Amino acid sequence: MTDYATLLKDNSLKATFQRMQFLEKIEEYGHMSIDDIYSKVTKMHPSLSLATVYKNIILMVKNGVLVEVPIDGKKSKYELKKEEHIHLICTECGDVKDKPHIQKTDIILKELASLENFRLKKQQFNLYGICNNCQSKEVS
Amino acid sequence: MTDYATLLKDNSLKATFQRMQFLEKIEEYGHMSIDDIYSKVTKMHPSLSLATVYKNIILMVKNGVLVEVPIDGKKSKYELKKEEHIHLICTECGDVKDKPHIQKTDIILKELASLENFRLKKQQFNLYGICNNCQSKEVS
DNA sequence: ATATGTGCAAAGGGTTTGCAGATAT
DNA sequence: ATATCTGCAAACCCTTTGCACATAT
Repeated sequence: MTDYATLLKDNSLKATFQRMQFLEKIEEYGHMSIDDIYSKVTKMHPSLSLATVYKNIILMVKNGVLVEVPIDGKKSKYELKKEEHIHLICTECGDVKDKPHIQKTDIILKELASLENFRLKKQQFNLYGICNNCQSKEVS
Repeated sequence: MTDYATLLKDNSLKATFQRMQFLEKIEEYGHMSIDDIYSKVTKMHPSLSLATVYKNIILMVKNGVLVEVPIDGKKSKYELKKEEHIHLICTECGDVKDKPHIQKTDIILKELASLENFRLKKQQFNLYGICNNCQSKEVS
């Protein structure tokens, strides 16, 4: 995906410079918080307002362009909407890594939702722990 | 579990009246936000301070008595620490329901973590959707 | 007896809002 | 041409902090 303008228009949003910058950075880094986005985009575009980041991230989540990744005790991060997957969240550095989703689990969960008459909209699989990189930095 | 005093002491916390009230309400309702806890406990104990709720919930999470359940676009809820399970989160009414964890998935995830040399500390399985109760309230 | 915890009120900081000017369609 | 968007600054909370008094061990 590189055509952010089409992505936005397909989701009833105007293709503004700011929005395309946000999407570009989010795709580049994978998962970003509001502050991450602001500090990266503001380098290229110093007049950017934090309020614009807030308004647009919320809007793009609502319109299905982005997905929120809430994280224990920290601020949410955001990613481009894509197929279901698992997050490995490092509690030391905050890094989030995607891994493929488990097919069998997906089937079981859909059955579970169906049994409960729960109209399933979104799955969230998060594994919290310490990433390889942070483990090697530990003092022993 | 009913002996909150022991639970607290086992986790290096003094057994105060307020903490035991918080735990009692959380066990009764299953999952509560800071505000939920404040509004319930304040009925029995009107002089309770919101600051006390904040301080203690954060402390009890840190000491392993409670677990945070972050929820998309809303405030986190908290539950008593217990064995791994799945959350069904209703995006309409905010209700959270527990379901048993999937054993096979657990094994696959532990292998995945091991392959990545990821030191796994906590799993989080959340299903977002509309609960049976809210579906029946929908206007057609 | 002493370390901790509680309540209060103030400070702090993140998020939202309203509006005038700018931009996309 | 017009609906929508952006940036700014102020308003609005939610959350945290410091401190004096109270409580648990």
